[in-house]
Amino acid sequence: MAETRDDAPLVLLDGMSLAFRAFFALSTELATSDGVVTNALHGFAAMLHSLIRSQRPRALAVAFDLPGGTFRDAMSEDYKGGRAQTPAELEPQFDFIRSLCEVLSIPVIGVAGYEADDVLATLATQARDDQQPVIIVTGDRDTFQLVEDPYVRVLYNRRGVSDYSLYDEAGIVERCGVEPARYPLLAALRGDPSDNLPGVPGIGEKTAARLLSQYRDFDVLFEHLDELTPKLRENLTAFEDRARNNERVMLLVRDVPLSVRAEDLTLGGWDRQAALTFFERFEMNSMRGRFDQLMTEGLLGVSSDDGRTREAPPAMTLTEAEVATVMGAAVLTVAFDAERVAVADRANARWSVVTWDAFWQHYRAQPIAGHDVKGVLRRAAERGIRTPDAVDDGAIMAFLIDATSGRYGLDDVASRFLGVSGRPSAPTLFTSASDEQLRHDVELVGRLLDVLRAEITRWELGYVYEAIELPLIAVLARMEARGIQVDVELLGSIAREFAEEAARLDRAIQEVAGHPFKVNSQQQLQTVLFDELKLTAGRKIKSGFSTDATSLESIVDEHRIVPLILRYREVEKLRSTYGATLIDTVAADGRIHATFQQTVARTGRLSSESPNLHNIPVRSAEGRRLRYAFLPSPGWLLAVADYNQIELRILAHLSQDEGLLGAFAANVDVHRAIASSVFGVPTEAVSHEQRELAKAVSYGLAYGMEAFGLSQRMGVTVSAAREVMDRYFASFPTLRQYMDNTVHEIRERGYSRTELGRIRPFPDLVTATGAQRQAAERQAMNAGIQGLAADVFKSALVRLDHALSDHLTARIVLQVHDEVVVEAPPNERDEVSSVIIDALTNAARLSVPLDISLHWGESWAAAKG
DNA sequence: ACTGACTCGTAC
DNA sequence: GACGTACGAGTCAGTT
Repeated sequence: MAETRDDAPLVLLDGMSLAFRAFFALSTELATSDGVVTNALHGFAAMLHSLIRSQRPRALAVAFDLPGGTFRDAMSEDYKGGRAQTPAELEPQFDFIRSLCEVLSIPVIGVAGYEADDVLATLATQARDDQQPVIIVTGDRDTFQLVEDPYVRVLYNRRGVSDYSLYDEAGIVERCGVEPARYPLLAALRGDPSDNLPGVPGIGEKTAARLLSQYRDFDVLFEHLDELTPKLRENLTAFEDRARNNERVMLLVRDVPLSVRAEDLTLGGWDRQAALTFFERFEMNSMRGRFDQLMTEGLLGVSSDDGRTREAPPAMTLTEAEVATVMGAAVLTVAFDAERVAVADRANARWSVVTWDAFWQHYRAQPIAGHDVKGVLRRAAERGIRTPDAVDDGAIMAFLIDATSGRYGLDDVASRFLGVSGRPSAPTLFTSASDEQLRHDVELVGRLLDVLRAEITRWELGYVYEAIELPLIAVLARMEARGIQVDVELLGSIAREFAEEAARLDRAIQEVAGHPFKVNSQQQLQTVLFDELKLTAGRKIKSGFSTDATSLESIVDEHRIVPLILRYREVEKLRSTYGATLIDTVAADGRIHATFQQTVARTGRLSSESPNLHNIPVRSAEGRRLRYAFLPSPGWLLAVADYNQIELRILAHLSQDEGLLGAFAANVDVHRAIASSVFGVPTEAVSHEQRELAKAVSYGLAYGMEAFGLSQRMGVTVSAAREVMDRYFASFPTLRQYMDNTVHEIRERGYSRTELGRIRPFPDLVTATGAQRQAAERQAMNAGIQGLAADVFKSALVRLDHALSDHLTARIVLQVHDEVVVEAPPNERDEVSSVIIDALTNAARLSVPLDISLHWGESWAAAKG
């Protein structure tokens, strides 16, 4: 909550003039997707936001003109008459701006018969009388007359939405040549084009200022006309009435009858949901976030919610004993942000909001339920607390129910399953929320878990949820907390080499091209290769022609620049993704603690982020060097275990194709055995090429690869590839049947289901056509295979973690889809080996054996077999 | 300055 | 159009 400072100003906005400024500053192409122009609204919101940020007002108010005339109409025939009519696209936006103010609980004040400026003058005068600071924000100079040290200043919008000058008295004098109180005289003489107020002919800004500095006011001036040049004297004489009338018009009214007084203006009382909905309605996503932040930080005062429920006892005043009672529950339901955690018992009968410190002080390693609880378990692990398995996780349940939705935040899931539009972005471990919100959330989480549990049962997801995903949460939390040791020095020296070579190649490429350009820019590279050097363009992409490695390889002999670029790409990839950026992820303890996401990959695989440890290079020797920098804890060793051909084995298991099953039954070279069947030659007569082709088809099968893809991959003609695939399917006839049946079943049912029960919706199999439909068919084909592999591997992780924890100090430090890395002290080596083999082998019972490779080493690279 | 689309490349 | 699942770097255009 922002402190209320004595010197925090009352900020008064001239809604009318700022709306015009915003309108002309921004393009009318700024509109919602259904075509409602919102440029002025955007601009006004941006102004408002930056004002609140920079001025931290005590209170805000916006003055607007009301329709209908004002008292000035009678005084000046053409007053404001020359103004171009309000643009049609601006007119409706006045109401939008009013609504914006309304949802933020910023008073909009307009009084019939007066102008917005008069309202500003009245409020500013009241504040001045109370010796309170005021800032008037406007794009109209009329309010210059209100400036009065030290209380009243004007923040004048010069142009655009962010170009302002803040004027005090000296500032006005400097700008206009006259002090604020006499500004109306100045404007009266020179006239005011924006009000369509003609001045005295021959008198402009400069002359008006000079006259006023010489003669105090109009009375003095008109008494001394004889001292002036003849022309000036003549004009002033002729237009004295106009000047004096102008002065009255320009003079703002400081006692407009208002329903509020300046001192009563305060911030706050908004409804966050209404405000966020407003921004959503106008598709102002960025503004939505910014104002959300303002509300969170208290810069807009407190919400109406907070006001309503303030009588509830503040959480932190709960006595130690009360906290202990809540924290003593058998199962803790939690909702949390960066600073605090709301805790409730499972029935939501008792709850409390405590700091994380207090939480850990009282936590007795109870099982936890909540929404995305891995972070909590990870924190526990970081403190050396071994938590039991999570008992419920709403995010994971929602993911299991629909792995394709992509959004599993508390608000997303609550709105999907409870129809509750809760706070649009729920707090996380890295953001802040109020006690109120946390209390609300923990109650919401509790209700949500009940609903989701029922859905889990309804969709028969109980096994995959309880036997795999729930226990996995704590396993991943422990892995993340432990992290993996890194040799930062080594990583640094490798990164430097990459950077140096990349820089050399970059220079060389530009030299060969004959001019400087960004080699990293696909667009610019296209121009160089295909326009300037006239090389053969290959595959079309959205913006011209592809420059990917495949395309470049086909023209590698056309020009010496091509191999340079290929090499540059390779090294630049290593530099940018795996060089300094990877080093930046090393924590203070010398280890990398990635986050493993359980609710991302729609097949059920895990994903790794910050950093992604799932794509550390291994295939090229050069990239593999990085893996020498991934180490065990000092004095320990690393074991790397991975499943051999797990997806192909799963395909054999699922299809029950006798030939495929047979290939795995004998513990031999699987690809050779398959090639032998495909090409009809004895195993010992299989050529290298035949083995490679068979292997490529085997791997491609799970992805729904076709002849074209195989031909591309293997560098053979499409017809040759087709023949290989035909032979393959002829050798394993049940396989084709299985694949066709699978897609058919998924289409009928609407979703795929792995053998362990994981589901994934496939609406596109019915609705889509053409390429999109074919893509859906490949995905459907892949879902059961990759999904089951993921299920099996996750089960293995859980088994392994539990088996190791039992009586060994060895711990899992990393997993990569079908590979697990364990660190262990040397004396545990043999036992760990057998525990790993046992856990992975027995993770599932398939029709073919699961085959595991295991190697030990001093680094990830050295242990890789 | 930030955001999202696009392209590219790495892993399994 | 053509091989599934990810994460992330860099460029660029559009928005603020």
